Parts: sequence; C-alpha cells; structure tokens
Amino acid sequence: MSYSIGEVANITGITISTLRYYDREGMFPNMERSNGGIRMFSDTEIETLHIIECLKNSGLSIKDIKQFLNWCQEGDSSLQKRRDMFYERLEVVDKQMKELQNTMNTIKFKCWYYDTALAAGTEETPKNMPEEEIPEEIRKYSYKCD
Amino acid sequence: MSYSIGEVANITGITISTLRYYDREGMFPNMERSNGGIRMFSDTEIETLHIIECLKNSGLSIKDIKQFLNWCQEGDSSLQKRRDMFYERLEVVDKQMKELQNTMNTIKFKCWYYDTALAAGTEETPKNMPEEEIPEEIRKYSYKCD
DNA sequence: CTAGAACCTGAAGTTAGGTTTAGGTCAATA
DNA sequence: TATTGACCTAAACCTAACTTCAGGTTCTAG
Repeated sequence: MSYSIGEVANITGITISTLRYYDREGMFPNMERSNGGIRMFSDTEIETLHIIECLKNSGLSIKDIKQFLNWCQEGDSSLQKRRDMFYERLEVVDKQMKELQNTMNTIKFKCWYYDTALAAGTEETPKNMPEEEIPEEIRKYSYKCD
Repeated sequence: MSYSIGEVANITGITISTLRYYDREGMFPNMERSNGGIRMFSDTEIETLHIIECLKNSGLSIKDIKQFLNWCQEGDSSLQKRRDMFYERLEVVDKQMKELQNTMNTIKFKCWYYDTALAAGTEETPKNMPEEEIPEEIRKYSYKCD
C-alpha cells in the first residue's frame, strides 16, 4: 500500500510543505518515487512520522531526530545508542509532565481567583482572602511573595 | 524589598538578556528604576515572571501574555476577559497533558522494544513478536501499520 | 578617588522549523 | 487530446523569542 503526499497530509494532519521539508532533511531514506518522480509514502514512512511526532513532543530537535533515524539505518549495531536515547526521553518527558502539572495547578488557582473576583465584583476580594478561606486543593498554589 | 536584574536572574533562572527583553516588551509596566536608571525588580515583578512562565508553558505567545498583563493594568473592568483566558488555558493544558501521556506511552513501548532487542542481539526479535507476548501494559502502543 | 563588576541602550544578529514563490511536470478524466 | 488538480524543485522568505554587540554609565569596595 502506498500513499501520495496529499493523502499522508490528510491522514496525519501534517502539511504537505512540512512533509516535503522532512523529506528534504532526509527523514525518509527508504521512500520510493514513481517513474515520474512523485513521492510514494508507505506504512514505513507513516510509522516514521509517528515517531517523529513522538520525539518532537519529547523535546528533540529535527536534527537530533534525524540522527536517530540514521542510527536506525545502521541496523543492530546501533541498538544500544537507540535504547539509551529512549531512556533519556523517558526522563525528560517525566520532567515535562511534572512541570505541566505545576502549570495546571497555577492555572486552577487563577480560575478560582477570577471566579471569586467576579462573584465579588472586585479583585480585592480573592487578593486579600485569608489562607484558610482558599479551597484546600489550590491553597498551596497561591504563590504570594509579599 | 527590591532586586537587581542579576539577582532576579539568579532567583528565577531566566537570563539577564531575557529579562531585559521582557522589560522592553513592556511586561513590567510598574517596575521602578534607581536614580541612575538601574532596574529595581520587586516581588510584584517576580510574581509576574511566575505568571509569564506559567502562560508560556500553557502555549501562549509573548504577545498574548503582554495582552493579559495589559488587562491586569485595566483593573476590575477586565476581570471577565482574564477569567475566560485562564479557563481557555485550562482546556489547552489538559489537552497537552493527554498528548504528553501518549508520547510517554510510545516511549515506554520503545524502551521495552530496545531492551528486548538488546537481550536478543537483534531488532528482529521484538519486531516479529506475537502480540500476546508483548507485556500487557504497553501492548496497545506497538503501533504496527503493516 | 579609582578600579572593576554590574548595569544601561539601541540595533543588529541568530536559530529552528517551517512556508511561500515561481516556474514548471504528471496523471486521471471528459 | 486537452484540461485541471495534484505533484515537483530550488531558493527565498518568515516569525518568535531571544542573544550579541558596541559603546557608554553606575555603583561599591579598598
């Protein structure tokens, strides 16, 4: 089964120009072309795109992702490097999740803060509220400096 | 209590040049200067930096964060807009967390995949493994197209 | 009072990750 | 066979978010 660039764009939600850019960067070393020079994406390339998205989300640059894809081309001799890379990503994403949880906590605090302000008609109300009146779940995220 | 730009850089981990850039962009509308023109950050600015980080993590651009900080300057008349913005961020960050969880699942699958490959000496082993031999927790992330 | 560390400004430079443009070619359909 | 929609390339362009540079000022410790 092979797909045109437009089909892949539809399947994955990645734009055509980005797909061509990835190809230019060498992300699809095994992709075939029709006689007329038209790209023929296969399931291999779709899976590569899945991995590219995953590694991008984990904070890797396009350059580093290309490095990983090069290792894949080298075969079993690069297994250790590839394993280590994924374990490193594991740690990084774990940190990202914790940071995002902090972000979420601050946002939840702010949602309470503005709900309270709107109910009272003024920001002064939540701003001056004594700690023990702040809902327990968000109390510790009030982050007051002064 | 007031802090020099260098102290703030130490406290927050944000570089001096970034702090100056934020100031140039108007993120600290109430910050004072010494007679000689030197920036004097207060706890208000430290808290603003905390919010800037939070909103950046939630996917907002510097321009949009500036917009929010402008609303803060307008006082109680902008409470509704500010509330709505935080509820929107809530949704966005919720999506981000789900996406990051997917990323994590793919990475965990790959960790298993490469551990298995290394133990066997070849990638063929995990690649051809029948589904029921893949550990249950990660089985559904194997993402095979072919 | 002087040395040097830390601060200041405006303007130019950098980088990643694409996107757009211009000028074509390919392929399925009427 | 002619159209037309999808595809192709190389090269230029774009944007966000900083960072660096050059040249000058302020502040603090000896």
